[in-house]
Amino acid sequence: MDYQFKDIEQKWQQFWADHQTFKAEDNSTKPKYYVLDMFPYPSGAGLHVGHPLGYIASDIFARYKRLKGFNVLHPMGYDSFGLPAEQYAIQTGQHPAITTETNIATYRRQLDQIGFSFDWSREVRTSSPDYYKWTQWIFMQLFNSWYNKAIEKAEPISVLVKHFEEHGSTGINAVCDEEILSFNADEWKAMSHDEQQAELLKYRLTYLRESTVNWCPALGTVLANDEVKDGFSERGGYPVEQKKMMQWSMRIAAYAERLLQGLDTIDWPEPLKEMQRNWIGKSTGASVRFPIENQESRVKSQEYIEVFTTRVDTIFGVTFVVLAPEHELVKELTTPEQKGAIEAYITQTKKKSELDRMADTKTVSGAFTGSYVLNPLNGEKVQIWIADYVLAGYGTGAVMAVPSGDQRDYLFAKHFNLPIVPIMDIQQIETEADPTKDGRYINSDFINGLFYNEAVKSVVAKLEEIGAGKAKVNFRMRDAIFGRQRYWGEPVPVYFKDGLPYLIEESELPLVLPEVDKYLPTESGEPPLGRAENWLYKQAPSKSPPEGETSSSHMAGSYRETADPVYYEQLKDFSRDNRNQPTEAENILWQLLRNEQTGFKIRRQHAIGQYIADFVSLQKGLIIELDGHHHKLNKEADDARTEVLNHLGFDVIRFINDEVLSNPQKVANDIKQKLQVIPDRKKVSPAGGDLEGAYAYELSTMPGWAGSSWYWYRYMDAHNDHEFASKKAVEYWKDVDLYIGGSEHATGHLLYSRFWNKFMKDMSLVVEEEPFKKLINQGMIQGRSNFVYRLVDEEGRGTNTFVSHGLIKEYKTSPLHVDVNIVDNDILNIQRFKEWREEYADAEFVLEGGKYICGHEVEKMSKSKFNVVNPDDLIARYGADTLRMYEMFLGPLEQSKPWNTNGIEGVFKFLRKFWRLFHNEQWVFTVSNAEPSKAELKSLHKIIRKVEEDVERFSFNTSVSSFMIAVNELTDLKCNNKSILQDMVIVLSSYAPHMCEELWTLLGNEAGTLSYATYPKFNGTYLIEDEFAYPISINGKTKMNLSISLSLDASATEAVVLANADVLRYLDGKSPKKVIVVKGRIVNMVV
RNA sequence: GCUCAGAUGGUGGAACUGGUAGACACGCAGGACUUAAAAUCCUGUUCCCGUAAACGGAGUGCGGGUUCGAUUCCCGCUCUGAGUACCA
Repeated sequence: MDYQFKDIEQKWQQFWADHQTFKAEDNSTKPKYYVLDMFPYPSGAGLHVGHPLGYIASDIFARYKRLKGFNVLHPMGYDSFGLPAEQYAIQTGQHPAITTETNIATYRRQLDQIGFSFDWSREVRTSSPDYYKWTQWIFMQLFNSWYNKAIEKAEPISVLVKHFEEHGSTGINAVCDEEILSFNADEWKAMSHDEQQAELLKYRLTYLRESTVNWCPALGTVLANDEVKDGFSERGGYPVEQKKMMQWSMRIAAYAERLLQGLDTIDWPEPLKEMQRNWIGKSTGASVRFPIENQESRVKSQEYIEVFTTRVDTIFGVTFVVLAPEHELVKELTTPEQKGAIEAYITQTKKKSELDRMADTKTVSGAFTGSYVLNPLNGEKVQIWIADYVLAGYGTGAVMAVPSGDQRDYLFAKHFNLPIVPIMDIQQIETEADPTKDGRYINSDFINGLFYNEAVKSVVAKLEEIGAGKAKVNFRMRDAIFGRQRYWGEPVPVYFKDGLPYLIEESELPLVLPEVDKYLPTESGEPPLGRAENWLYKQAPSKSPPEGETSSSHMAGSYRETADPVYYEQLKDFSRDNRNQPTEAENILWQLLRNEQTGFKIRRQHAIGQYIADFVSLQKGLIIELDGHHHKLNKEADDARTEVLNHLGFDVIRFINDEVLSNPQKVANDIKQKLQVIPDRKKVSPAGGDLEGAYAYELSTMPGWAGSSWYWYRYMDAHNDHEFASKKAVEYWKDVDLYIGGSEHATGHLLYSRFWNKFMKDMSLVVEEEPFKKLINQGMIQGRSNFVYRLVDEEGRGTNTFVSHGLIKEYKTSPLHVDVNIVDNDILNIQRFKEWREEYADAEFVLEGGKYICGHEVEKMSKSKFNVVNPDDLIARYGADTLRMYEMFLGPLEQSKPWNTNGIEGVFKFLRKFWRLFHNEQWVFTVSNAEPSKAELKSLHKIIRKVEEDVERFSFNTSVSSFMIAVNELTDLKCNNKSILQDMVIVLSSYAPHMCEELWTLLGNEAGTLSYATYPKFNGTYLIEDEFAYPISINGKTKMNLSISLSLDASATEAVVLANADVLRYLDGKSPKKVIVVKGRIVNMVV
């Protein structure tokens, strides 16, 4: 039979799913290999052709590693909390869980049809309570920890408490807030409980603090720095403003040094590491205190101004000090005479938006406070200025200005006529600052005549001696804000008592996201969770449940206890199917329930915890379920579900689909009656019980990066109810061996993940310091737009005539985007163009060579540019194997490139040609058992080695070319030798798995065994040549080729060359000055 | 501005430690099969000169260097893309 990719691909995808072919073993004697793709967010648009690029590469690698005898973990799941689903919910009122579910279904369908070898039994979703239970749990561990700088490691907070109890605050070297109390052990014990908790909060790795945040009013949330671009939100492009807010933060800065050092131990692309290094922004220097002159008279709060400098050696060149306008001492330092000028300057700075301030880096501006500081080393009096080139958020918000060495200081000094003192003998400062470190110091007191290294040492020593400063390392990286004022995220497992945060009990996890009526902030500006009814924490009567007994109050836990796990899974599957396809009965009934026809507001497809109820009245606490045939089989699951919902204070009534279909009005009336008789839902807390003495929960949810900061561990043990992953699983799988994804995660996900990983390592929860050993960035796939050129008439109006691209110079035209899906190799399908839009139905064309050629341009892939290519269409036309190979054939994985289907035919032809090797002229499967010829073995072993080399260095595009060469050779050899072809099938199977599985079984092998076959062993003896066609070159220019036996050594080869008649003709009588012979490579003669 | 990556035919790209530049594929041109088209197959295809072949010359962004020999190594520059931005 001819190559029927559709049947073949469907057949094998089904087979893999049915037989769980790619399920990784947890107990294996094989070495482990963990291949991971970056967690996708299931967006509504589904996959475009750029997404699978990385997945295909990792899949080829995973399949290859299986053939090489590894136990491969290659999982997939969804980072399913996030803004887009919530935005959609706000616009449509549909629960984000439903949107997310639908999107995931689309993703899954698209992923499946590309034939990936994912172990789907380990799928995770960050928005599932089973999963976020452990995200919340890790949050709790962070809350219960502090960072001990003495041992460069996080420790339980109990260690700190013990130290406080025994020694007070002395001897503690912690990463903590700036304002901490000093106390002895007795003073600590004398503190009230609240005072102690408030103090501990300053040490916890996750803590509350007032911070300036990027507040986006349009999105109603706080954005991370990397989600803001030029003062606008990256998603949606809404304006972002600075706002002070009480926020959960994570002390990632505690790990700055380890995050930096760790980069040297991992195999990541250099640009990516560089981005992280810049983001961490380590600078080594010194902090120096400049005493404020005459400070008794005005300044009381502080005696000095502290600055950070990386050039402490230039301290004798300081001629003024500059503070950020926001600096806390500005007010106190301003003299009455300068008050006007300073206030005017501050007002002017505030008015400038972030954007203006960035655009305008040329203008020099500032104001004099009227006060002075003294240079701590020579007592010189220098002026204190304020200027907006000094940033409040970096260092101490103050700089010592050295105009001779720093260009900004130089411009400032010139502009305000401040002194400029040279400090190096070789400094050239006539027109600009000279930051040189070479030369010897001048005008510099005790370091005069010294070189840089000596000078730094002796200045730091002197400063330490007089207590005016010390060597210091500064980081640019700030603590990460960990909270957003949104609905669709993990609830923070914290409640507030007397204004202080406390964790809920571990046994009460997961804290399930409550229902809200709208996904918007409350009228008083609180986050959407503020809308949740009775969203309050009631402490369990006994502080923690007895050993071995879990709280029965939370939904997922209780559900699993009341229901058999099998039913639990069935129910999950059922709700999944059901949600995607509302039944006819549901649709009919909805028409009778909507718009309060029953007298009560009914919601459709509303999420109650992790379940979606068909219909619900929140007021009455009544859930209406419609049961199809499915339920008859799963009555027990339904009962269990009812039990859980009852437990949550809901009544449940059920109808059978047939009842609704035969008499919908009766069903509606039954519902109406029921609603009238039952009382309004009694107020219960999500944790059960009444709400007497309950506390407010935290209302913000976790940010997008929470769930993705540890997910690779969940895949190791995805269904564990007792731990985030078992110790055994973590110790076996350890870390990710290969991680593939885009570089857009450089300073977000990849930094936070490393941070959580290091923390988890400190807590002995995991074993590796770095989570991702090897990382590869796949390049972006850009769009390739096509254009048609509309003829413009004399009045400048567009006509309905279109000019082919080659002729546009002769006409006046304007370009218009045209859908790339109706263009083939830049040739417009005129018929489909006319059908594309009504207005083009009568379009006329100026053709060249009978064809309409379109113009093209590389742009971002986007709907508005009509250049989005969906993998579905290509798979329908060529099949998944062709798509897989073509995406690889496009070029190096890491390189960005425009998508362009121009070459896809060639890949398809190649696969067909491969198929044909196994078939005769009549497409009947025929292979021979003859001994393979030397030439056949040579072709085979060339490709065996080539694919090994290419895959190991992630050069997938060159393998595809080599496959083509091999198949071309075997076709020329008319090869249909079984042993050769069988090995070819194994080698090709990671690239084109469906076709290879089919051929594998046709060759008589057991179905499904190909994935775990053994990669053929390379044998170099088949490649040994006895002759080589040497290129003979004269002065480096190749003139001819000459075949010479490889058994000859260099001098014998030279003799053969010099005796050759053609060579002599080229030499034209001259004798070569020198002859270079590289055996098996080249002969070069110098004349 | 700084940091990083990159630049090879009409197009995507190959050339791994310096050793025949343009593999493989697309496109294009010519041919075979066909009444015709599609599909398929065959041949050619870096550019320039020459009627064709042999042959000759130029050629990997630009300028220079090292070398018997440079797409590859070194120096300077141009352009493109990405990241970052008054970081003291």
